[in-house]
This record gives sequence, structure tokens and C-alpha cells, in this order.
Amino acid sequence: MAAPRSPTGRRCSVSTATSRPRGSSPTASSSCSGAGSRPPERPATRTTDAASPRARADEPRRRSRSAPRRAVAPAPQPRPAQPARLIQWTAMTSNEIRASFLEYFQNNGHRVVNSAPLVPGDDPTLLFTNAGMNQFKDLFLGRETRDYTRAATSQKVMRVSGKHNDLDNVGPSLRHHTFFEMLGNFSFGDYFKQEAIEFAWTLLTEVWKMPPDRLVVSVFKGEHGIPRDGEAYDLWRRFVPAERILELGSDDNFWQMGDTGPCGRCSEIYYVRGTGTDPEIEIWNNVFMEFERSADGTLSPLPAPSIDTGMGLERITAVMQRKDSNYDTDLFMPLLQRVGELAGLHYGDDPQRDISMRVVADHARSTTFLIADGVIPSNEWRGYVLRKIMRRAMRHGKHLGLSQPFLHEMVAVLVREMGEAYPELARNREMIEKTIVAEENRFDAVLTDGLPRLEAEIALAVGAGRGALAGDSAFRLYDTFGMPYDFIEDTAATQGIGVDRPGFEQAMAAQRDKARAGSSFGGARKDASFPFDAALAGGDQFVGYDSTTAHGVPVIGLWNEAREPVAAIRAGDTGYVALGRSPFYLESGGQVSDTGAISSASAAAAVLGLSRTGAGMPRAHLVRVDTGALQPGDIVTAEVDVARRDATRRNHTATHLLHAALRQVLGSHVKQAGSLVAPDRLRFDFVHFQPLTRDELDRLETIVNHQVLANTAVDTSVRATDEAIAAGAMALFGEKYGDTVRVVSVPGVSLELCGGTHVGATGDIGLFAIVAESGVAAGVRRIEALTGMNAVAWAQRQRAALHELVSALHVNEDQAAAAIERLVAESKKLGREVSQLKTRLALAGGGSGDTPGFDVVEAGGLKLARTKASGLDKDGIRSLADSMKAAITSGVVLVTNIAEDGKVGIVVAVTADLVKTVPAGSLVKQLAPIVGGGGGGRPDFAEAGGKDPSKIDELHARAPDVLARLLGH
RNA sequence: GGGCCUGUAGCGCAGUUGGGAGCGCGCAUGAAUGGCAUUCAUGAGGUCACGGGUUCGACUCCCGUCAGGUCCA
Repeated sequence: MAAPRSPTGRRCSVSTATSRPRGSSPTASSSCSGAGSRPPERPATRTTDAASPRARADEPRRRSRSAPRRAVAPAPQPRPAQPARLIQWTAMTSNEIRASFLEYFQNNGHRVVNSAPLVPGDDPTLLFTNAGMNQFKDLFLGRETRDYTRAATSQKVMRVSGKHNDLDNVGPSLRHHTFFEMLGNFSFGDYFKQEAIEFAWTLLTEVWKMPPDRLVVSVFKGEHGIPRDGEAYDLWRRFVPAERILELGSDDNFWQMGDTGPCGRCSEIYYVRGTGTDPEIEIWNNVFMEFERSADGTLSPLPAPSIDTGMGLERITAVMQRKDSNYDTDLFMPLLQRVGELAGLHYGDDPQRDISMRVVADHARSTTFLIADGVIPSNEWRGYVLRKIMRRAMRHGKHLGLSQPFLHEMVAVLVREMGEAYPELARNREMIEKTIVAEENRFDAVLTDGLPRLEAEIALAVGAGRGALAGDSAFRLYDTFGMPYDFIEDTAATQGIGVDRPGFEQAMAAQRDKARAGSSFGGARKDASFPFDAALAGGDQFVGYDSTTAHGVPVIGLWNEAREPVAAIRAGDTGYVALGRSPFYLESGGQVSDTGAISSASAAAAVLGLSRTGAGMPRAHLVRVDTGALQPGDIVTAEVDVARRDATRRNHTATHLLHAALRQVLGSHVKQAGSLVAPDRLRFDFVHFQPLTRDELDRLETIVNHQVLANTAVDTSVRATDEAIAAGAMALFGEKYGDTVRVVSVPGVSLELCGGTHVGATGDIGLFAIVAESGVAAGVRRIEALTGMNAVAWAQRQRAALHELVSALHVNEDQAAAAIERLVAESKKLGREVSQLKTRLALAGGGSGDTPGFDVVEAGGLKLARTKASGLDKDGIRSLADSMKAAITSGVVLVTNIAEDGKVGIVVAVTADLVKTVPAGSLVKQLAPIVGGGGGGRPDFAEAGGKDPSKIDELHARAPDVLARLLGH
């Protein structure tokens, strides 16, 4: 993609600087612009490189990678002259650079498009937006058209996964970030190489006044059968002398979106600062998209060649502000200062602490922007990546001595510094801060919970005399209990031992393989996509806001169930239909699709649902044809199921009222996190950090019903997006809005950007009832509610249930709960009494004929007390046995019981003085088989069970012999 | 999506070959006491997350579900 690549391969070793020729960069100690790697036989006096870039372009790859630093020796300049000229270009602030970039391209006919959210709404395979062109993908592919062909953006971008994963570099590195802003200009079949190169050069040298002789460019040298980009070379030659045009291979100067699809050669621009850790630095990549690669690898020209460029704001700001490190720019210094304040430190004083401060600064940006786009820290997918970033920041905060929650303090700085360019920060500030605090506390809890386990493991290792904590122990603490590795290591170090890192890594690799194997393409992708059809690229017209029926509508496309184009769908078949106009709502913003019917003079079909086909393409109606056949060109009537639609409208407007009520009752951190608007119910997920109380739910219900009674007319209008948001309209997370949006308002109550269908006035909603509140994920709650007749039916069901209850209890409604409590308490008490009485009866030998007290016989010289009981529960048998034990003072007790279910229970108890001679368990094990069971227990008390009550007499009869034999008699 | 851990009294937790469900704090009642986190006695409070299974018997073993934690993707 058009990203400035991290030129890690271009680092120069300081030691080579000694052979630096005169006339090259004057900063000796760390310069990489010297010709240190130049073969010694090259004439050292040449100030422009002896080998022309073109000649070197044929050298092996490794050589050409290092080419920039050799080719970029600036024109010979007496030492004093350089600073003087550098002063000419002004040091703009980052905000000015961003604004100036967009303004420049706007003045050159580009539409300035807002940054897409970091969460790609329409690409579930992409974790986060990772390039400026993401939101334009369909335009490049020709699958979508918009009312502009030139665009410029400052795009929020994350690099934390996949092949661009900078997470671990952040901190030690001076130029890696997890979050950054990508400035880019784009042409969709409009201008091509010539203009792109002119724009880039003019912006850099004339608008921003960068010294031209510090700029070096590269073009594609020709490789793998793809010809050299001579055109770009010639275009650059108009501005740049040949010795500062490099020709590089496909790793640097060929770009492709994937294995197939649009691709093209590209051209990079480098700035030579000659000092610092990155003496020369790639600042801008211009991709010339002109080929399409097919599956067999061949390239064919694209009908409309396009431009995609990318320039990292952090890097260009560092260059413009003449800093060696991105972190020294005004994008990061305010954050670093704030961390310093909180920790009582100063950035730059201590290299080790500087690393931690950079981590906190960088991660605070990612965290804030991700949460502002609707990501909530959690244990899976996007939320997990966010949590990882946050916890890494927190660990580094600890290294800086910050023991209290601190990360949320960074939000204020970002709102202040970047709030103008990204209004979503200020809009969601409270929610962001609360989310961060919640996560900081949670992480504390995890560490506190795990610490005892960790200490136990360490003590074990120390006790065993090992010098290190075993890798698998450490991994278990990490994997299962969330102990960060460095935390484990630090804690172990306090006890003077280390951690077996290789063992840890090995366990980690095993776990990774397992996860990967498990998740590999489980069900493939079942829902095939619709084939792109240029003839349908105009899309269709949605007329469903104004009516639910459309007459005289042409059929413009047909597909079968497998989504392949067909010439007709016949009676009995199911397939998809595209119409020129449609009143059918296609699922969006949580609202489900309509159902209904399509009919023509000769055919009738039921519409079962709708599917999206592609950006700019018409909706597909899933139909089952009942009579006749549908064919292209048929003129049909499309009719939405009105009752279903009306029920859905009630729920949708009620959802907006609920959203507004939630913010009123709980606070403005409440933010929609998901929504389902169906005809039979509504479900609303939102950011909130604790369960709602009964009282809160009641208040919500009351407020919404008040709004219903007010019967306010619902207003919908189409407005400019910026204006609507400025007016305070609630925008959704992760939604990509166009320049204009539909705004739905209940005046004075609710204002939301929404494409859904709504009632005419709030009174149409009827009764509103909340039926459930639950948790979805940490920090997200869910409310389910009903409206209209669904709510009435629900209320009636509730009343019926209550009615059954009170009629069974023979009390008034308001006494029902008390009555039940009383009954439960009474039944418990009675149960207890009954069981006690049964035991006493059994012991006293009275009452029911089966419980004749107990007799005592002698067996093997010991007293054996026996009794047969019935109907006792476990506790009863036990206390009976205890009583008997007490009665005989020394001896063995045998109790049998026939339970209510007919099973036999046996208890053998032995007085304390005999437990050594007669283990109760041994005796019961021998007796139980007589009644068809088994058993066991402790020496003083054993239990067994059996199935055959008819053998109880036999058991009692044989017991003395068994006991005697056990005693060896 | 794939692992691992956890779910026991209002709260925090223990419960090892499957055989009487416990501890601390809190709560109630009674008594003693001039302090520092008073002391003593008595008591109430449990569908051992839920549902199946194995077993004479399951908090304990097996399977599934749900919830929370955590790691990997």
C-alpha cells in the first residue's frame, strides 16, 4: 500500500562514516549520507555519485536497498551555507501541515473526504483501517462511482496486526507508531503520473518550501517481466537531476493490493536530513495504479489508471519541524509532557524511562482514537487488540512509577491538541475517559488476583533451588491469569531468580499453532457474493420512505439462489431480483429488511428478505415465485408488508427515544454499541459500566412513554454531514457517512443520523415496555423492549401470570410476595420439624410399625445396635445413628432405612474408642451387597445404599456374623 | 473462531482417593465493657451457576449450557 515504509534497512553504521568523502553531509558522527559502503576504488572526490542511479539499479537487491544514502549526497555546499538555507522553510505545526495538505489538494480540484473510522465497517476481514485507500477500495476496483474523481484525506490508521505490526517496536523506536495519520491524495481514473508528480513536487518545494536538493526520488527499475517506469523517470527529470533519481526493484517500487487485482509501479520521495538515526527518510509514496493482475499472474492494463498516495503525518512533521524523532514533534510532546508531569519526570533525562514515556504517549493515541470509533476493550478480536495496547501502556506507566490510574489523563491532551481535526474525540470524551478508567481498574484487579499464584510459583522455584521460573509455569500465569511477562520477570527478580524465556516462548508458539489450526477456515464462506455487473452499477432508487407500494417498476436483474445471473425465476423457484425502484428497506442501522410481495401481469412472488449486492449496486430481493415467472424487463408492482413495516417503524423510533432517555438518566457516556430493530422487538446495546437498577429502568420507561404521550411529530431531513453533527446529531460508531446524511429528529428530544424508517409522530408507538436488561461484554449493557400491540400483549401475559398466582394464593396482588415468602419459610420449618420428628419416632420405637426402636446384640465381644427405619432422609438416619451411638457408649451402630423412593439406605457408625478395631467403612462394604448396593466411608461413619428392601431382614440377621468375622472371631 | 482458569452463605474464600457444606467479615439476639478495628455466647442465612449422565450415593467424576476472567487468531 501507499505507506511510507519503515526504512529499517537503511540504517547506516557510524563506523563507516570515517571514509566519508568531502562535500557530503557535514555531520560526521552519525551521518549515513557518506559513502562508507562505497568500494574504496571509487574516486572519493566525486561529489555527485560516480555510479549513476540507473547503473546501480541493476545491482543486486541488497546494494540497491542501500542506494539512497549513496546517491543522496547533496550538492556540494560550503558548510555555513546549509543552515542558512534550511531556515527558509517554515516550521509549521502538525495541525497546519495537515490542513495545508488538504487545502492544497482541495485547491487542485480534490474533494476533501473525512477520515474513515478505524473500524472498517464493510470489511470484516480487516482488523483495522491500515491505509488511506481502504475506504476507496471499491472505487479503484470500478465497482462504485461517486460524484468526485479526485480526493484527499487525512486518514486515521492503525498498524498493529498482520504484516504491518509495529506494536513491539513502539517505545524503543523513534519512528514507529501503532496509530498514525496518513495524508493522501487520490485519483480515480482522473489524473495520472504527470499530475501526481507535479502535485507532490509543488507541494513539497513550493508550498512547504522544502529545499529541492534534499529530496531524492525513486522509480521502478523493471523486474520480473514488468517494464521499467521510464515515464515516471522522465517526469521526475523535469524537477530532479538524474543523480537523485534512484531506480529500485519491486520490493520498493511495485505495489499490489493482493495476489490479484489492481496494482502498479510506484515512486517514493525521500528527504535527506543527513543527521540522526534516520539520515534519509522516505516521506511519500505515490502509487500509479495501472494494471490488473489476473489469477494466472498476467498483467493487463486498467481501463482507468488511478493514483493512490500516502505520506505519514508524523514523519513529515518531524522533517518539517527539523526533529530527528517523530516523538519530538508537537504531535507527541504535549503527551510526553503530561506523562512527565504525572510521573514527576522529564522526557529526555533517562533513555530507559524515555522508552516507557514514548509507549504511553503512542498507546494513549491509539486507545483514545479506537474508543472514539466504538472499540471497547474486551477479550476478543478488535477489543482484545485495544486491551493489549492499553495494558502495555499501563505496564510502562508502572515503570515510570505511576501506581494510580493515569492513562485516562491523556484524553484531555488529545482533545485539546487534535480535537479540531477529529471532532469525535471531544464528542465522546466522557465515554472514552470512563472506558479507560474502567480498564485500568480491571487490569489492577487482574494483577492483584494473580499475584499470590505468581508468588507461590516463585517460592516453589526458589525452594527447589532453581535459578529460574519454569517456562511453562510462567506461560500458565500469562495465558490463564493474564500476568504480563515483564511483570512475571520483575516479580521473580525481586526473589533473585529469572524466568526461562525460551520455555515461555515455546509454550506460546504451541498455543498459537493450536489457535491457528482451530480457526482455519471452519465453514469456508457460504454466502457467495453477487457477481459485479457494470450494467447495474447505477443502483436502484429507494422509494420506501414515502410509500410502501411502487407500481410500474422494471425488473433489471435476476439471480438464482447461488447468486448466479439467470434469465428467469419460475414458479416454485427461489432467487434474487433487482428492481429499478423499490419500497423495500434493506437491513441497515440495525433495522431488519422488509418482506412483502412482487407481482406482474403474469407472475406473483413473495419477498422473503433482501441482500446487499455491492456498493453502488441495486438491492437484491430474495423471492419465492408462486405463479408465472419473473424475467428481465417485466413491469411489476412491489408491495411491502405494511403491518410488519409499521411495527418495525414503531420500534425504530422507540429506539431513538430510548437512546435519548438513557443519556438523560445515565449520562452522556452512553453511546450506542449495537442495535436490532425488528417488527416484534427492539434490542439496544450501549456503553455503560454497571447493570441498570430497577429504578433506572422504570425511569427510562416513564420518560419514553411521556414522549409517546406528547405525540411529537417526527421530522426527517437530509443535511450536510458536518452541519448535522455540529448541530449535535448522534452519529454511530464505525459508520462511514457521506457528505450528506439523513437526520431523524424528535424535536427537543432526539437528533440522530439514521437511514431507517420511522413513525409520523411519537404517539404512533403506543405502549413502550422494557422487558429485559443484561450484559453483553464488559462495559456494554443491553436493553430489550417492546412497543405497540407487542407491548400490550406482553403486559397482558404478565397480568395473567400474576392473576394465576394470586388466585392460587387467595390473597390480594400487593400481598402476593409476602404470602409466598411466608409459605416458603413455613414449608422449610415444617420440613425440618417433620424430619426431626421422624428421627425421634424411630429412636423411641413408637409410631409407625416399621420403626421398632433398636435392639442391641453382642457380636465378637462388642455391642451391635441395630434398627430398621423408613421414610427418613439422610440427616435423619445420621442423627438416629448418632443418638444410638450415644446410647450404647461403646460399640457399633447399624441403621437401615427405606427411603420414600424404595431404595435402601445403610449407615454404620462406630464409637470413637473402636475406630481402630472396626473401621465402619469395611463393615458397610460387606453388608451393602446383601441389598444389592455398595458403599464406603470414614472409619467412624460409613454410608451405603442398596436397591432391594426385601433383603433388609437378611442384612440385619447376618450383621453380627459379619462383624464377628471382621474382628477375627 | 480455538485453548486454559473460575462459578460454594450478603461479601471474600476453603473444601485431595465420591460418603455428615465449612472459615473470615458482615447480619440478628443476649451478656460483659470508659479508648486502640472491644470481648464473649447464641442464632439466622446455601437450588454448592444451570441441565444431563455415571453411582447405592455427586460440591467432588464425565458430557453439555450459561456467566466471568485470561491467552492466541
